Amino acid sequence: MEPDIASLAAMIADPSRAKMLTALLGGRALTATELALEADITAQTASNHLAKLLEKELLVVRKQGRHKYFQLAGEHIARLLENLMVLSHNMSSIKTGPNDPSLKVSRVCYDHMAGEVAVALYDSLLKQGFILDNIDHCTLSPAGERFFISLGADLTTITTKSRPICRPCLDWSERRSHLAGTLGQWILNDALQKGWAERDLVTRAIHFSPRGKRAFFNCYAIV
Amino acid sequence: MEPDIASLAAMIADPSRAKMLTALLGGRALTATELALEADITAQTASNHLAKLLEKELLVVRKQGRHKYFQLAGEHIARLLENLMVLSHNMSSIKTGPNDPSLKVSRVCYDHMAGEVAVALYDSLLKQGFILDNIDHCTLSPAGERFFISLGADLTTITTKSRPICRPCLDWSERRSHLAGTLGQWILNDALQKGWAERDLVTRAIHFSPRGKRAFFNCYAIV
DNA sequence: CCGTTGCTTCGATGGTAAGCGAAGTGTGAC
DNA sequence: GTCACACTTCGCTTACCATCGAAGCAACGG
Repeated sequence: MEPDIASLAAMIADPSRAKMLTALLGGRALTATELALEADITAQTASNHLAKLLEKELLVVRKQGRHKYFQLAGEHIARLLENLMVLSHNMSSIKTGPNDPSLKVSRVCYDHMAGEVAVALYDSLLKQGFILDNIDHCTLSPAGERFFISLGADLTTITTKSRPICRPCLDWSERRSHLAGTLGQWILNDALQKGWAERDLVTRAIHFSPRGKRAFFNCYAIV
Repeated sequence: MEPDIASLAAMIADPSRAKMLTALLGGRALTATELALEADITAQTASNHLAKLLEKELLVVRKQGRHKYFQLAGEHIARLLENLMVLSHNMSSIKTGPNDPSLKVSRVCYDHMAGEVAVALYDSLLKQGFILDNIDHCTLSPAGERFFISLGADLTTITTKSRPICRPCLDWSERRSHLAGTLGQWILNDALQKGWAERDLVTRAIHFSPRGKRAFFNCYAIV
């Protein structure tokens, strides 16, 4: 049999479920009630939807006390969702950006950064020759390896077989590439750990402190 | 506003529409009645679906006399569909291949080859160092350029700005990479033009003649 | 002209599934 | 224990939309 793409697409086709899934693109695990709020539905219906999403393996769940924390089942789901976002955004006749301006500046895309800052970062890394871009390929150059080692990155842990180190990810608001992959993940975690930026508690936005923004832009030579 | 991924997914979520879209993954333009047959529905309902798919810009149409030829709106749609196929195939607990064995051997994936033969081709090109693979990147080496020029390929027409020359495309039946991009397109067209293989008139299968298969395997040093 | 074929529009029907209220289960706090 | 909270199950309603029959329009062939 040909694979059943209809039932998979049906999971995303419901507006409430779509809202939940995009909320989970923020990367962090959310409880059932939080997701219900996000989708503007009652807890009952949310429970119904979540059961379906679990059954179809788009989500995974972790029980903690009386809470249930839901998460995307993996990067493959996140990529599918971003893919859909890019397409639906480009195809809609009304081409508007995110309504929340801070989302436009910088936001989380599952496990890496997206938005204006991320696009600028990508361009800067390209310009400095740290990464090499071929439309939809992207590799880390020797100079890039040295650079990230000097920043304290452990390339041995970043290098995994299952995931590419750096991968261009189309930005649905900017329509340009930004950096995904384990390196993109490392950059986000590093910036958060150094206190340069904080993740918004409810939205997917990333808020840089004034000092953090200077440090970040300086570190990566972003103009 | 965040992009409306739900309505895009809804287009694929209907089983009849999904059948039509997968049929169109064969790459050739099909008439409304052909698509209706493919989806096992009457002409009326098919017309209804096709109107929606046009409105949402998943398809484009060309009128020719009293026939209407429908096609996928572009490579981006084909990629989305293949993406969904890989995911839904991998996620389904019953992991079965295509029911039609000839589909498993070789089939069309929008504009390039997929299936066992295509995967073997990809491996051979890798082994000979004609293409370089980095998990999900892929570039054509200088040796590869020379090789394809010797085969009569015009690299200047193959090189376009809008599309990568070679791009690995995950095979949902083999779960391994095969070659997409303009180079993958060229290889398919070349094999068809040389009479090595023919496209099945109704399915997406590619049928090699005994002589054609020998020639193809010999040309690309497939073992 | 008329018949045939390809596609569309209209109206009616039916099935599916999203939604919620109410009640039920389970976990933790006091 | 009792209450509060998180989540689930049940039953019901409702709304949407895929489907088809019938009729209509358009294009070609005689």
